[in-house]
Amino acid sequence: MAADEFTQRYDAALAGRIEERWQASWMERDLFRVPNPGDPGFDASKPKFYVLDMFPYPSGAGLHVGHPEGYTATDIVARYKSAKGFNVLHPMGWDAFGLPAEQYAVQTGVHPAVTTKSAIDAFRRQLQRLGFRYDWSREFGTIDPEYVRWTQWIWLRAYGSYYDERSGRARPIAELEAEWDAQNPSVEVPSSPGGAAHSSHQWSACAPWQRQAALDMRRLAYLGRQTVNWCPKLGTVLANEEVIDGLSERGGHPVLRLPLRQWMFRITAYAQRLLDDLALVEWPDSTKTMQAEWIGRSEGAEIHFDLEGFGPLTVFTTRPDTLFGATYMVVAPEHPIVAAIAARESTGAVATYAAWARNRSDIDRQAARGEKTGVALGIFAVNPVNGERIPVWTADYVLMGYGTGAIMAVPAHDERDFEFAQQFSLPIRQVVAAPDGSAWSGDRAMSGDGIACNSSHRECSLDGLVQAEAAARIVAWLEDKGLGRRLVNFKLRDWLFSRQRYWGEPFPVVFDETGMHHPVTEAALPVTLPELVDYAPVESDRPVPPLGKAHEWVNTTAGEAGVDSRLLPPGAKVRRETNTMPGWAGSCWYYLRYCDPQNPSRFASREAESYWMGDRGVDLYIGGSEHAVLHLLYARFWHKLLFDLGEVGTKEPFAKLFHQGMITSFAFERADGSLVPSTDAVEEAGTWREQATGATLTRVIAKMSKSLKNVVTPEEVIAEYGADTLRLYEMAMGPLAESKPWNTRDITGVFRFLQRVWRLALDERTGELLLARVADPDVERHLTRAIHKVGHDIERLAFNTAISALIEAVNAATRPTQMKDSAAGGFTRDQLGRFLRALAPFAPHIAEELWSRLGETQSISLAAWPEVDLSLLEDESVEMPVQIQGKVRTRVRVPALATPAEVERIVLADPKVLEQLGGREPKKVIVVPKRMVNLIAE
RNA sequence: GCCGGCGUGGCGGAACUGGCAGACGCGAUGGACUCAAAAUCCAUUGGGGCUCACACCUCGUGCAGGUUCGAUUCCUGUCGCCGGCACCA
Repeated sequence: MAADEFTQRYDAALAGRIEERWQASWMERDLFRVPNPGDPGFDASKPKFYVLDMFPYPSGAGLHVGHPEGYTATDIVARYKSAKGFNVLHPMGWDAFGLPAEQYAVQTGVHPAVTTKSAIDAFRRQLQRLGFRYDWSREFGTIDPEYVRWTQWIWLRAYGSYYDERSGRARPIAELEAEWDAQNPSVEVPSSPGGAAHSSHQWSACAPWQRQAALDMRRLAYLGRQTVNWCPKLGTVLANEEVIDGLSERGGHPVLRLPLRQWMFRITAYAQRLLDDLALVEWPDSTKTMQAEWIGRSEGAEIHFDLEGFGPLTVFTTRPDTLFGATYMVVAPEHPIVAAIAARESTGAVATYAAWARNRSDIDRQAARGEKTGVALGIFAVNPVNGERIPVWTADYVLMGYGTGAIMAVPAHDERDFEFAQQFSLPIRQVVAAPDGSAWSGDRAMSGDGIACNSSHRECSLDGLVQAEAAARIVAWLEDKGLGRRLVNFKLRDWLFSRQRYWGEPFPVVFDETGMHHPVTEAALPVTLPELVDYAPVESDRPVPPLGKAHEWVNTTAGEAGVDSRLLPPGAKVRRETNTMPGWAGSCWYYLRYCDPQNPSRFASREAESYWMGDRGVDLYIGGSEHAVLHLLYARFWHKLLFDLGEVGTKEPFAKLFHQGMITSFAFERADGSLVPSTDAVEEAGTWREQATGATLTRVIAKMSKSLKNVVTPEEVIAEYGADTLRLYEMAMGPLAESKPWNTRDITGVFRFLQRVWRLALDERTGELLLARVADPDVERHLTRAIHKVGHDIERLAFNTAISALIEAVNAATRPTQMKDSAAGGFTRDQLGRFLRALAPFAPHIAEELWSRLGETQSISLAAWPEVDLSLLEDESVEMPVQIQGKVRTRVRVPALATPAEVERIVLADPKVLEQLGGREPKKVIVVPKRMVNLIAE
């Protein structure tokens, strides 16, 4: 039999032809374009479904097989929901500002826009080859000027707002300014421009720069001071993990920790709402927990101690009940009091320690955790509750960024304080007794709950109270005396939003000659990046962002920059902000732009936004768990800000979130632990050997990486099997949420399944349809069950078991090779049509092809989901396992609708059961309808 | 250290709310078809035992206990792997 007889065999070449043809056809017919309310063709009677992928950063390396995993999952859901009668919004776009393109530009001088564009084109081509039903008419990149316009606009809205604690929401800062104009309050302002020291002034008596500073202290986007890791040699700010022992990880250059004026977001104002509203969303518990821990709410009290010679020193503590046990205090090395002491001491010990501690990176501090360092400041504080004088120390285990940067140390009941006290021989006083009354051993801190002891004086006694009661009583006493108050603290810090980079959104703000900042008007947006010849960082002791090199762009006039003439005369000289926004900016709101991506007058029309976002936001959002905290928290923050300002209608952006697992790959290790490229490993009789040497290898599971030579690309797989097989394999591998290893060998399973589907429908030699004339009841039952299960499984994102069900249906219908009579076995026309509609979300091309060969003229992606006759799901009788003494001994067939009593009667009459019972009387009979019977005998 | 998740055949995995462990796929073995091979189709495939018999017995979901008529599922302890956080007062 000649091979070319099988001209209609479903092989990689045919799959490829089918796929590319349908992809072109879908595109040509604009099949996946979804109209907005008001557009022609919009059907308002349908419910909406918004299913979103975390959009990719298009790198030059292109896609690997991990990328399409989540995209395939959302595509299946999108196709299914569409078939179920929803208006489905399923868009794709590009997170396109970022460091790799900038670094490439530094090396080659090629503008990042050029490399980014080609990377986007490659990504789009690769994604389109997988047949996703994205509405490509909604595509955009975060670098598009029209998108940047609205990113800058949102930033301006934050800049122009403050958080009103009384109403618990953001409001225009102009309202606060008007209020201050009317009431002329006393405000805290710096004594000199940019200075750190503050003093109180009447609002009306403030100079303009002081007014601006006072308002900056309330703005949601504000200019703040943040200590950064500046590397003069590299000319860049480094993340903590890029600094090792005070040197840059890259190059080993010295790194300075210095304070920098940077744009910040007052995300801390939203801490409580970001925490509370986690209850509104359907997200993985692990992700909610991570966000909650990141926000880090803790309840406690602030307590004012009197520092002899310096006035009050306020601390935050979660254990006010242990106040009587405070035997010393500690302030962070960066605390202002430390600098004051250092300035007047004679030995220099404090100054030396503070300088040493300041230049230790956060990472170094963490690495040396446990070994406590510190010096005594030589001054004393007075414990407000008992008037006791206790020494004040500075130590780097106290962090300036949390609470007030100062603590009261209670070594008996805090592990860190205990270690420190032991190291420096400071007194330790027990003020909490174990709940069971046992004595404290004193060899480690007792930090748990207990009964207060040694905690009383004339006015206030905590002795005998449990922690919560003791805390409440002491706080009440402190509040009464004006010595402290109840306080909730958060770990969450304000968000540093400036980057000393080129390839990011410019800030729409300029500085006048006095150093005051002024916003660019909305009409002048977007502020676009200037062209640069040289993108390299500037080597300097003082941070100079790359944009500083664009002198003409930076130094301009208020009119040129688009500043409102009521703020500055058009001819006034101004300097543009040279920092840019971080990569997060574009990803904070892209899901909103998809609702109405071409809108020239608003980020999205109110109508489109309220239709697609609905009551709860994006209906399904799928992406990696690596974004569990930052991206998702930042996006929620922007969304809440927009909600407060009346720009969006939902409290939360993403109703349901799901993280796909990572696709790993096998890697091969020699006995000495060195790695061998996967391509050089061969399997012989169950063991793996290196092809060249024959040495035994150990197979391990690892991330895909170039160095391990275990990267698999979609192209390779498509070339060998086609896109439908790739999609199907990725979904069949296992649960979407789990990480799972790519196993090239297993792909053949789903490929063979598609071949069987193909053969079931038509003759491989002639291409003629092969349809059963009458429906086999057994096949019908399998098919009905499969369709029912597939729908159910897609709803719960269990694609692997949905595919199993499809395979079972096909296996039930598959006719033996020899059976040439198409009347026996196989699907009828109607059955095949229903099967294809259930297959289409997973393998849309082959489903479309066979659908059209059935004579259908409309695309299968416009067809409705097949109805299921639920009565066929139930058999008339069911086989129930019978357990005797908890072990399955036999099975008995009973009518499906039999009552438990009837089942019991049938079972007890069964000869096999009687034999097993051996004459014993069942003491108890448990019948679980349709499940099983359990007989308990003596 | 703390928090979360996961441990099931040779391999990937299935088992809805505590009710027949191993669906489906890979691999393997045997068979049909073929001159032969590939492809395809059929059958078998957790370990052990027993048998003429796929009648049956027994062990088995990381390990050790517990709750229950019944546990992969719930509880306690423990080991291993993965992810996150990490001096946050």
